Amino acid sequence: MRPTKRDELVQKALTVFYQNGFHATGMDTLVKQTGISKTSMYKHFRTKEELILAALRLRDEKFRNWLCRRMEELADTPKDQLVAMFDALDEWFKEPGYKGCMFVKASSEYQDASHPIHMQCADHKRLLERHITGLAEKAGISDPGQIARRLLLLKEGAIVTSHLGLADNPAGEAKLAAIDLLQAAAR
Amino acid sequence: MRPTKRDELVQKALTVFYQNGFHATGMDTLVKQTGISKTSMYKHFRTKEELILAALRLRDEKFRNWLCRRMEELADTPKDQLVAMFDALDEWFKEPGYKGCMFVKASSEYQDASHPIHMQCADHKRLLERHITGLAEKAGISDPGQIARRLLLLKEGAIVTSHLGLADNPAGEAKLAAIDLLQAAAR
DNA sequence: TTCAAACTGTACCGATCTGTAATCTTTTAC
DNA sequence: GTAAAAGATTACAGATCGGTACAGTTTGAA
Repeated sequence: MRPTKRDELVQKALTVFYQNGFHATGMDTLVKQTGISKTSMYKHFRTKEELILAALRLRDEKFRNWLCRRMEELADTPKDQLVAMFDALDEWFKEPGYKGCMFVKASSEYQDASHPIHMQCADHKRLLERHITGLAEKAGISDPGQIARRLLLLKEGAIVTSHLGLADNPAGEAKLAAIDLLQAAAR
Repeated sequence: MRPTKRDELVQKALTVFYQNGFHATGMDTLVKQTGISKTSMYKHFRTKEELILAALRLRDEKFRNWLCRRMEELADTPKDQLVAMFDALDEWFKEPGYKGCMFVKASSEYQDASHPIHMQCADHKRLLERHITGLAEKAGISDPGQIARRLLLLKEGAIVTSHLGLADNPAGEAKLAAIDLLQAAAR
């Protein structure tokens, strides 16, 4: 059980898929970009789809970990952490090579709701919703599920908007809207 | 100037691209699904990309027309029309064959900001923002641009959320959030 | 009726797609 | 030191990709 080479493949494939898209990235491109032979790839994963699923699994883990940690670092109270989500998103949007949400893109290319890739994208979003709902509970908000879903609407909107380059500061605007929504929920 | 056959092609191609995706839809599939010969296609459009651009152009026109008209039908005052946008979205989400926003999907497959397809997707969103901002002006809101962008964040979030099947009623939840945001803006 | 434009069908091009086979080299474990 | 596992290389299969060539058919207007 030496997972290093396999993990290296998944990590590098993740980057290429994120930058290039899924259908647009062929296995030969992957060989070139990762330096890993096609034979090895197909020993670890029986199909391209399985490799994509593994890449999405890694992305889910890394992204959720990063976002949750960053929210904790940026604020102390649960309520402030909810607001700080948009500060974290702003940092993400400004990263070089930012290309939107990997799961939105994957579910755009594999649209059928019964497709494994589509389902895994939905899982990612659900796990995030659970965490945000938990924070809203700790913040003592009366309907934590509702405020969590509202904040996540703003989050998804900000991601799409920033990827399309439609606003100067979508994360900042979403943050101000989130503050207003939190205030409205407290009344 | 007989646009019938060409328009028929664009209309049918639009449907296939929307349901199947862009890279995933080959020209041979298009021949089968539209009943139009490949020769004719390539007489009207020099490349697949040009056909996609024409399909997106049609989609932009049809969708914006539909949404703006529906908002007017569903409410009388400009402010109520802004809220009614989410009722219209709800109708859209419930249509059979609903598969999310065509422009989000197109910009997900053609990610580069300088790509013509990506740029046309951004144009669509900008035209919509202009209209919503105009409505917010008519409603007498002090910062119409801000409220328009906030409502559109909710809209994009609701579209993504509904496509992924994450909530029972994303349009309804976005609508309630929009009402709170409008109230906060009036204070 | 005639003639040109528009359209169809079919066959094809070279490139690329996912995935496999066979052979050779490197790494790892005992 | 040696056997076995893992990886690299190359070539290739069969299908599909975007796009073209060419000959035949339908359509519409004068």
